[in-house]
Amino acid sequence: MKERLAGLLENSIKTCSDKGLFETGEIPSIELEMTKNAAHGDYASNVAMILASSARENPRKIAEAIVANITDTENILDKMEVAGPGFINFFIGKDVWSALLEEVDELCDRYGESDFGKGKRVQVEFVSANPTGPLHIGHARGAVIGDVIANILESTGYSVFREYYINDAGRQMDILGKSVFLRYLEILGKEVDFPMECYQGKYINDLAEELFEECGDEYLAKDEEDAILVFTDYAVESILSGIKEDLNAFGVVFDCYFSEKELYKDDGVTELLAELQKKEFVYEEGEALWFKTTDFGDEKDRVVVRENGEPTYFAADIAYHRDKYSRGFDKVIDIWGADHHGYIPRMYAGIHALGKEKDALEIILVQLVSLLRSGKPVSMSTRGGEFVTLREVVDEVGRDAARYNFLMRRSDSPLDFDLELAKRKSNENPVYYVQYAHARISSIMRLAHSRGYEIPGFGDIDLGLLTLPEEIALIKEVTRFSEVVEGSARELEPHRLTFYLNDLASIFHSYYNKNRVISDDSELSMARLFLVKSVRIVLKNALRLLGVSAPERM
RNA sequence: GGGCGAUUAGCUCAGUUGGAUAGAGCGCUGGCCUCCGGAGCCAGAGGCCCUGGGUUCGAGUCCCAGAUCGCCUACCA
Repeated sequence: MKERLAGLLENSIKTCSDKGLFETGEIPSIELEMTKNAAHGDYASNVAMILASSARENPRKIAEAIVANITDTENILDKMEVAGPGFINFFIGKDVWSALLEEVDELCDRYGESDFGKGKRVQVEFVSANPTGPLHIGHARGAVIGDVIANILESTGYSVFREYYINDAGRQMDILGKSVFLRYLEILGKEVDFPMECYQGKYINDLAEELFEECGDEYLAKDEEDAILVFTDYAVESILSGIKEDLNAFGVVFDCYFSEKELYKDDGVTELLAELQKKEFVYEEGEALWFKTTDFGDEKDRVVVRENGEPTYFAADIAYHRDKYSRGFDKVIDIWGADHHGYIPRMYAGIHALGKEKDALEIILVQLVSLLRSGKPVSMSTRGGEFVTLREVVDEVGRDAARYNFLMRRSDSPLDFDLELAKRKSNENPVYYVQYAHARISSIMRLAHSRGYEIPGFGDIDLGLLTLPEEIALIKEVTRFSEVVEGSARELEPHRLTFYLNDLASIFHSYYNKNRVISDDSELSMARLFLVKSVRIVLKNALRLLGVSAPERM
């Protein structure tokens, strides 16, 4: 609908310009919005006011000229008005709205999809938590946001690849192996001094226990360093498979888990350093190798190879992104915890050095989650190994409620997650409100069926019967869906969908309470059944994008 | 000290690229099933959009300064 009106406006502006009614430099991109106020019609455009400044002409006069030169070829307009300082208001014919439902019926499960992304290849990297312990609640938000962004991009015509970067190299891994090894020694009755820097969680003891059961005291006699290597590998593999299981239970599935260790093995880091050197982006100072990130807007230069000859994590990260691009992705999206925001400039410096444009990388920051129980904070300390895991949250509140709750705020806004609230099956919990609308429509369908109605298709109904203001409002909301999906794809903002779902469910519940769908009038019943069926399709499609189920009964 | 982000109803937050009378949920007050699912609906109260300047036809939105809060500020990962 929006595109159609934009087309009409554009043609009219061209006509006006040809007739010399006013000067147009560049024709601005046509801006249209759905109005908040019914008196302003269905859509409004401010294009005349935009043109006014360059044309040095009264905006109302321009608006009049544009309106006069619009040729409504498809006959979709009831009327047009010039209002206020120069808005052009469009009033769409009622039957035009209901005709839009044909597309919903036809496309059904695919309604809302588009080719907005034109097949561009996008990689979304998210979660990427170090395999040093199970995922906790903080990781869960990033997991859902990444997953849903990927879903949205997929449905808007991008080719999407989901990837998890495993930091399985470096000092942390040594500490992990050492932690398990020390606990293992404890099991064997040795007195050990367990340092603060080691991982304190109980899962470390469990891993040590498993190794003991399997190998007994075999590693007691072996060289400690060799033993730790074995323990590290065992721990990483075990923890990682736990992470994968937890993500799976949360509905998050990756196309690839990318290992940092492999990156080194395949000389990715070496090659990167060679490239930086060749392009002269690096210099030596104090035995270390520095990358001139300040050339690209960073506040200070960064070390890529330490004095001891080891590349930094940052070097590996650029090498990783280099690898991503070499795999042919047009665009790379990284989803990071907000505490990493200081890394953004240097990451952009990295991709600039690789010869990539700024828009080849998009970084989404996800703010921290505060876990609450009945309004009171749940204390968490990762160091002390005391935290609520993702698994525990999913087990306690359920996957649907957990996912939905993480999507109710913009990513960069902090979020309170209340376990009791998320569990509650009441109107305080928005996920049920939306799912309830779906279940309710399903229930209506069952009743209709039992009364002998076939569920109608677009061709089976008389559109002229859907004329109540609530019905038009419902149709408008339903047909807005694809614009919402496209908007959230463009801005990478999944929360738009939860807000949209809430609006749609609200309009539906209101309609339901005021009007009967199934009545004595079978023609009217058919028309309304078709309408609510359309609502159900959109609810279901939107929930699917969020990875939340659309139950038929609750 | 420097950098980044935030500040909108009692609380938690939306607010598309600058548009007409600033929204939602919760909470609060009062109503609504003889009837398709009351996990629902309707109505009401509640606002110096942090402050002060600026930009323009027009600012919650953009720019500058200040206040308050949060985060970042390692040859860590």
